[in-house]
Amino acid sequence: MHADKPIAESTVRRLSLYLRVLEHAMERGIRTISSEELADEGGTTSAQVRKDLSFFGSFGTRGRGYHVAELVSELQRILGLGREWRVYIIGAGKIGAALASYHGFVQRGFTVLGIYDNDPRLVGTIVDGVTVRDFATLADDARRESPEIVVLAVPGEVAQAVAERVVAAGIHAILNFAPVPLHVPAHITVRSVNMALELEGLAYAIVHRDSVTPAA
Amino acid sequence: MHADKPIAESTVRRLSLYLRVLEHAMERGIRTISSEELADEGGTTSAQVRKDLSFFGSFGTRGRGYHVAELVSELQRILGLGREWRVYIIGAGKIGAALASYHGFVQRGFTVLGIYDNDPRLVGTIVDGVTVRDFATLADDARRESPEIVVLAVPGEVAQAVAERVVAAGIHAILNFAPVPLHVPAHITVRSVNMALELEGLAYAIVHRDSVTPAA
DNA sequence: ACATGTGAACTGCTTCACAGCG
DNA sequence: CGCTGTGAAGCAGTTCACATGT
Repeated sequence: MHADKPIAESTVRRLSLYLRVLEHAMERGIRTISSEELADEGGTTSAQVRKDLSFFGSFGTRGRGYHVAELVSELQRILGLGREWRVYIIGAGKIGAALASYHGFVQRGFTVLGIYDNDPRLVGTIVDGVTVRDFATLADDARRESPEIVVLAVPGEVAQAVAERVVAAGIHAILNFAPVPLHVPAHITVRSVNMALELEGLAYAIVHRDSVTPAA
Repeated sequence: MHADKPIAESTVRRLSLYLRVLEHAMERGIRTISSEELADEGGTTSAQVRKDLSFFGSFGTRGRGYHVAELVSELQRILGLGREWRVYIIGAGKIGAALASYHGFVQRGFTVLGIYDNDPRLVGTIVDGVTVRDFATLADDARRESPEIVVLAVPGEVAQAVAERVVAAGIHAILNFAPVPLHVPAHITVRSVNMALELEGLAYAIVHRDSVTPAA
């Protein structure tokens, strides 16, 4: 039944979404929820919810549904959200600064230890309580603080070069906001958020109305 | 062969990526490119590139590859990037402001006509050359300016309510940065960017090292 | 009676492999 | 001879449907 076998990225994404819905339900005092209700809120189907959860165990009660608080803590455990994650943000521009103060990050246990930039005018300034550090000190700082994750918020032209410095500094996970695909060794995990690309997807959908396969 | 038949969202995403790679190649004076080279740069396979393009026509020359400039203009046409797209940004917080000045948007023909907020202290201020408008005027403004796309950069708690106002204002495409799935009528196109969710995906990948199906 | 958990069927994206053409 | 374009095969993710448990 449950397993540590390869789980689809889409499944993990939905688990995060379920967690959010469940936390919201918990705040409103709801104690029990069915796969049907969870699916409606999360924009998927009940069968999908049950299948997603079944990869990790059986958390429900037949005839009754899921106990909200219990499922919340199971999902937190599965997603690795019980602990603190140390994060560096690279790039103190508009996007980097916005991310530094993004509430959704802090809330989930992601602590921003430092923001890096190579612009001497920015180094030393304080962005949302975090001092901007000189990018040149990245490797040294990383040796000392061993962050698990880097958020890349730099221009596309330098993203690949910066990513290589990050990998060289011994960091194994990158959340990439630059609009280019990163080329990294296989043991490095990269997830990319490409905002321009999503906008272009909308443009395509508008132009080709009712010829795209839908998605949330 | 080519068709206006339903194209997978993943395909459209890759087309945007190919376009970016091709533009970069063009800047460097490269006139011809093979599906193999395009794939390497774009983080996919040559067969995938050829298949993606084949849905829309045959743009290459056997034995030679693709003419870069020609393929660029074909992709621009396919993606609907030949024209101007009128965009409203809703939410003048950190993320909304960062998006307003995001170069990647302007570059592709996305013009930000207005930024909306309901905080009276922000209304009237200027963010990157665009005046912050009162959210209450959205419907009136939309009737006059008929924007095609709205970028939602508001807190999750109000995202659904705001989305409904947007739909009521007659706008049919939403790029959602709020961390909740939006519930909208079927004829409205929504694409979501959920940054917290991507970070959580990284956390999961780290915890379960070598048990996730990889992706770029 | 009701809702979960899951093998089996299905759908659709990706990869293969090669014929076709320059 | 090289590289595209594309049916066919393979594979992964989703949906179905029902046996199982409360």
